[in-house]
Amino acid sequence: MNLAEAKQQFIQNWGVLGSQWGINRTMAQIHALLLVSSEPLSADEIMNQLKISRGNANMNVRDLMDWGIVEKILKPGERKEFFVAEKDIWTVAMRIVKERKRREVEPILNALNQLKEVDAEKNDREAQEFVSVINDIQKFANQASKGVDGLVKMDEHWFAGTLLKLFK
Amino acid sequence: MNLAEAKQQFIQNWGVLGSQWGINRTMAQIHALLLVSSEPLSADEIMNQLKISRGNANMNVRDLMDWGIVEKILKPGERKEFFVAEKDIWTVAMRIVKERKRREVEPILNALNQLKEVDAEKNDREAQEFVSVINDIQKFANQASKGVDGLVKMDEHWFAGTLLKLFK
DNA sequence: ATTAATTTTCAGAAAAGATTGAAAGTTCAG
DNA sequence: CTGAACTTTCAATCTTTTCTGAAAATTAAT
Repeated sequence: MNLAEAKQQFIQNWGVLGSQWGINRTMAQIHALLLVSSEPLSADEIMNQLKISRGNANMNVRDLMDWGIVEKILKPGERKEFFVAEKDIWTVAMRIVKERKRREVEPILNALNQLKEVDAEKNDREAQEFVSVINDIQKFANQASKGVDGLVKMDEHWFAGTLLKLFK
Repeated sequence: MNLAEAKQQFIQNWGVLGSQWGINRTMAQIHALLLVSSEPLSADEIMNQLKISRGNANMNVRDLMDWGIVEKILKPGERKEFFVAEKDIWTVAMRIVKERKRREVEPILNALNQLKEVDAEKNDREAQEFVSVINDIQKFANQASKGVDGLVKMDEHWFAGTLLKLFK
């Protein structure tokens, strides 16, 4: 297998994985493409390589930047914008987990809080069971949340540590 | 807010969360409905409460059983089948994570193995960088995988106590 | 200030994914 | 066996999500 084929396969696989986890296939593919590109790519290069429209490329690249895993590079003397992906997989994973938590999980957990104010007789078994399920979910989510925050913090410390060493 | 309203809201929220994470909205809603139902429900009850067709109810309940988080109950003397959800949230979470790993993540990681056989000169920087990205992803995935396997083996309460302390 | 290069937006088109409902299949009591 | 009760399947349809492409906006060089 040659390099071009291998990259192509990687991009396809990454797209499948993304869409199974609720991430738009094209966004995952652009991310994969940038991950395996040693040079920054322009919008045109992304469009050509993935055979997608300019609008699609533009919107998904913007989303990837919002996720904090792709950044814009300006080359001196060039009018075009170029893009690179964060290559450290641990950092990528932490940013994704952190963002999904913030955007998708937290709002729903907040909404659950209100549901505990369901009015019920103290001896209403149905109502008590309901509140208990909601409580368990929140308890679990809070634990998981702290776990994630812990991992993210570990990552930041590690990163800070390494940077310090680099300049020592 | 009364109990019926609260349940309805919970079901809607759970559906939204599911669809954001690549799980069919209706499947998540059925799961939510069973979670907050103190009695086992029949297909007809699920259809009525969620206003969905028999076929839809049937297929999604089957999927939930494949995930190992819902089970079929037979009541003596009743012809109908009834369904209940696993109520322990920790168990639910572990089953979901385990299944998604098995079904979605592992196949793709296996596919990545082949990509490392890309033929390249030893001094081909592009190819080396590519193999290095694939390697990093696999290394990361293997660590995460071991982490998940470890969690799955843990006892719920032990986890609750320890993880909280670890990241406080 | 004009023009050319480039990026952004978004309404409509296309594709993907979910749902229905009726027919086929199964099960079991009588 | 037969038929009523119930479950399963799947082609057709509907819904949601994603993508396109051309127009509008922005940017920067002359």
